[in-house]
Amino acid sequence: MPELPEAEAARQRIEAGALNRTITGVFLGEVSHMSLPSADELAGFVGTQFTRTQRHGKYIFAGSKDGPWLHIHLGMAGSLRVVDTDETPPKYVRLSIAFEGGTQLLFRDPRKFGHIQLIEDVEAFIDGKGLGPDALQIGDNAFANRVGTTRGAIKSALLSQKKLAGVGNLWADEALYQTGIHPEARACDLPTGKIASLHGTMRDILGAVIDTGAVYSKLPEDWLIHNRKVGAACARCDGGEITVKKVGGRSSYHCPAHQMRND
DNA sequence: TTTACTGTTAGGAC
DNA sequence: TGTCCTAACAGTAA
Repeated sequence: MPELPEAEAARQRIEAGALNRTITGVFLGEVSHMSLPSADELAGFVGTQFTRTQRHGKYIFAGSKDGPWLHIHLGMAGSLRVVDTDETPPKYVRLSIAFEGGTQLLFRDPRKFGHIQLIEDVEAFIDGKGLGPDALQIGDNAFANRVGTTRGAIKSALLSQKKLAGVGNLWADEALYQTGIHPEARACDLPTGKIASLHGTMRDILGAVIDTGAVYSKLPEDWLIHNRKVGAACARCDGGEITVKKVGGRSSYHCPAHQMRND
């Protein structure tokens, strides 16, 4: 369920279990219709080590010291794990990278929306994609200028990776829910104080999810994530009921009782 | 059997 | 030119 916190948790797993270990083999699974490097290209990593990682928004990078970077995007359903080589692999593993010492990094992606690419330069890649600042790094002014000035729905602004990188449907809904803003509210009409508190809430949410390793059951009970279905009782106000509405083409779960519109 | 889904992107409308 | 919306991508689960 990959947005920024899931990507960051995955990056940390690479950092903890796959860094500075010699790569002994790279294996592709069933990858029809997927955008991945060829087996020959990936074979270039054998004998080398990943020595550093980076993340920008939902984009993960693992690099060898002087060689190319492996860029991984988890798509809609991808995940990364480090497991022992003798462990039975789960279904839908698209790429596995084996390391000296008996561990391997697995890229699992049932829906095949993820992709992997070899790149030379992370900054150039981010520029080329036109990604905005990382949602955890963006400053108050930049957030206000990029998100708070949008003429469309605030929900759509949060989802735009060009305005800020890393927020997806799930955590956009959570941030608006906890800040008390209706997903359809026009961003540029929101008071500056509301934009500032949205920024703070969003940062807190992303940080808290990362702290759990993106294990949702460890998140506080009054978060929307635990009541994300139509008709559920709102945990933040008396008598509120969760409803869903398409905003910018995405299902937007919210509580109309405490999430205010501004038009 | 039908429908929806947490992401990205190309193409079209305004 | 900029901004926004929709459809499409592939596979699974409800």
